[in-house]
Amino acid sequence: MARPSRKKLEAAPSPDSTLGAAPAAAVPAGADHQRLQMADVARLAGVSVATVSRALNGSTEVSLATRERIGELARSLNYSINVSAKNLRLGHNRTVAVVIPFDARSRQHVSDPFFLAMLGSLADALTERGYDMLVSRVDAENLEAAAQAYDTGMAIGVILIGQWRHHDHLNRLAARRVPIVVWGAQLPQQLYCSVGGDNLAGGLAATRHLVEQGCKRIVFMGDPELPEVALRYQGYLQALAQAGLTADAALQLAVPFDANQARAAITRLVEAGAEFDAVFACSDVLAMVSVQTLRALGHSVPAQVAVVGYDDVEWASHADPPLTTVRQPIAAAGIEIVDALLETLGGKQVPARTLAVELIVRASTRA
Amino acid sequence: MARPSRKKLEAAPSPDSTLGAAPAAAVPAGADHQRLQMADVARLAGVSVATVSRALNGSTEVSLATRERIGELARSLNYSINVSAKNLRLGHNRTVAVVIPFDARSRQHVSDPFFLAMLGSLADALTERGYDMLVSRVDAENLEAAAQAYDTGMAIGVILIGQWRHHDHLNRLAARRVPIVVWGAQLPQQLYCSVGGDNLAGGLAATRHLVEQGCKRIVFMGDPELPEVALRYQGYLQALAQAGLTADAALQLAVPFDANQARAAITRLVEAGAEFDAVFACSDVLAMVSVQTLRALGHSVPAQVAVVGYDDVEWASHADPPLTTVRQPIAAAGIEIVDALLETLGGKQVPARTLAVELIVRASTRA
DNA sequence: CTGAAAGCGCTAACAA
DNA sequence: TTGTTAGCGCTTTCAG
Repeated sequence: MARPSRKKLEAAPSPDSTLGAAPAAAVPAGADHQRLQMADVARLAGVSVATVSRALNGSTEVSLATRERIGELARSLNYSINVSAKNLRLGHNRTVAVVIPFDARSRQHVSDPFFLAMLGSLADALTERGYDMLVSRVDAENLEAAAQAYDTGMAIGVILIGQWRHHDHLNRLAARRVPIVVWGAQLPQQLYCSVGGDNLAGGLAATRHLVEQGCKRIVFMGDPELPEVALRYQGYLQALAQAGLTADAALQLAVPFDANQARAAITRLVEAGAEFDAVFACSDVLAMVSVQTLRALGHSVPAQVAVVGYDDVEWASHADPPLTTVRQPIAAAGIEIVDALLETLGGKQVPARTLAVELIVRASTRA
Repeated sequence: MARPSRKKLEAAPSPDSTLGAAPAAAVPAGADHQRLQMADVARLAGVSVATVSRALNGSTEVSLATRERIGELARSLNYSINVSAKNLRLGHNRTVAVVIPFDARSRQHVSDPFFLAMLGSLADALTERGYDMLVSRVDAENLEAAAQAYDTGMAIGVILIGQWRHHDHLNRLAARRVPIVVWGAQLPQQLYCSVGGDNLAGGLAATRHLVEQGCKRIVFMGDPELPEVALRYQGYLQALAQAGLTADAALQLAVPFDANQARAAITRLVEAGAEFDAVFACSDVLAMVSVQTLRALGHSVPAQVAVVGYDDVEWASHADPPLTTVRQPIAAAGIEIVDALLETLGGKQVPARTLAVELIVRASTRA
């Protein structure tokens, strides 16, 4: 036997108890706090653990009478079954790992409202389906670490919020057969399942809307190194081309999802004397910072500069001005992601899904 | 023996394999995907599992040579130890449950930016200390359910974000000796450990600041049924009293943390012809909605009405106007909460902690 | 209908 | 230094 298991029930005086005059110091109480287990319930009920197990699992093999008796006893004792032991025995598990990449470089970490909203949405979807959610963070430069919870058997699958730059890491995980679903863009030669908004359509819709408002020199703000942003940028370019406008490289602001860098970039642009009449920002935070910075620099929004955001996070409609933005279907996304993961776990090869996005027009673009 | 364990290594033809012409349908592949285990590594290394266990745990009992050999073998096989089994054996566990109350009534759920930021902060603090974070949601009317993860042995302790109305539920949990730390106010006869901002000081500082700006009729917006809000309200009353002002019941807007209800309340107030020159809102979202609603109704902010928020969530400084607000130390809070829980687990009786808050003055109150 | 016993994947006495 | 073995808390086959 390994560690000193708590004494079962023989009332034989344990050697320790003979120490008598032990200091009255508070019992260490151990983290354990004498957790009740099935054997205790069994003893109290005068049956075997097997019977308790069956009763608690509602097996019809055990008579209704004892089943009820045991159920009530367990309840009155406040007993609940040890899930880890059960899982170990059963060889399964209902925990899903949700991983948030932490990017030291661009500093978009867990404080970004979109990511957090996504987390909430996933929590809802998983809870509803009876799964537990284990949340962790990994360095965005080393996404393979996302599989840790899976590798250690803690979780049966992984949901990654954002694919970042390392498509290849994700493919490697998929090649290793880690059940994984990624929120992000669908990329060529993708081995894993991704679920994401329609970024091309989003970029297109936002830019078209600005063009329709008469804007001709539209700033694009976002880091095109990220696949999702790159697609929005494609949409932006297409919309410009369709309108017969040419994209001016000076108006491409390759800023990450960071408020300070966005503010600096806009300020630089204005101070450089660039002319522009609209900003298409790749997140609502970036859009909001743009509005504020522009106003502080004496440009009126939307009269002189129209601003469109992305995501439609909760406060976008409460901002001043209420933000025109591309709504990502966050609640639906959580459900889609979880369902995709569940199918993956079922052994299926799940195709990538692209969710429709919707342009929500508000005051930030209405002159 | 219970379920058909995967065949070990005897190459004896299994009875199934004699079925020969079985349908070539894709193998179910099971969710299991033939996970590698310690016995496999042991066999491949030509040693016993005990040795592998010791080697992988860096025991000096095993010779450096074999330790390294086994380590490399394990790495090359991409083996990682099954944490659940290990925990079961060791009788411990490094998972902490973080519970977010879901309030169907006031609708402040996981989408509230403050709660989500808190979640991020806790993720940081827990990760840093080597703990895993299990996130779940419970009905705010039944906070006792928060202990589920603990009761089932999934988690060693519980962190609850927000105490809501049911102080008594929490006391009951503490009485049951569930290790729990709650983000919220310190209440009389509190059996559990709470960590929270200094709500009284926050309410005081915000209101004083408004008074100093010359405001005399200050709206208070928040649901005083929540202990934290009640304390802010006390601060508000004290500040008014100190300034020789009297609180007007008509200016107390008992709205929950919900944007729509806030908007409705402000609108009603204005339409009722109430006179006021400031709003002290109990969250930044409420403050932002107030600004927007007031402006839409033709009141200028801050010229006619000054607005103070609460929390200082990330975008508060990027709003237009940048929000004067009471900053809650979110990052520090995560650390304090986790440390308090860890001490509780250590068997200590941990006193409640109150964290200093700071008034951040920005343009929303500068005329 | 119920109990005895084996074993999920791992660790740690104890023995060699 | 290494292997043997018991057992963490549970489920389930098999025998009564």
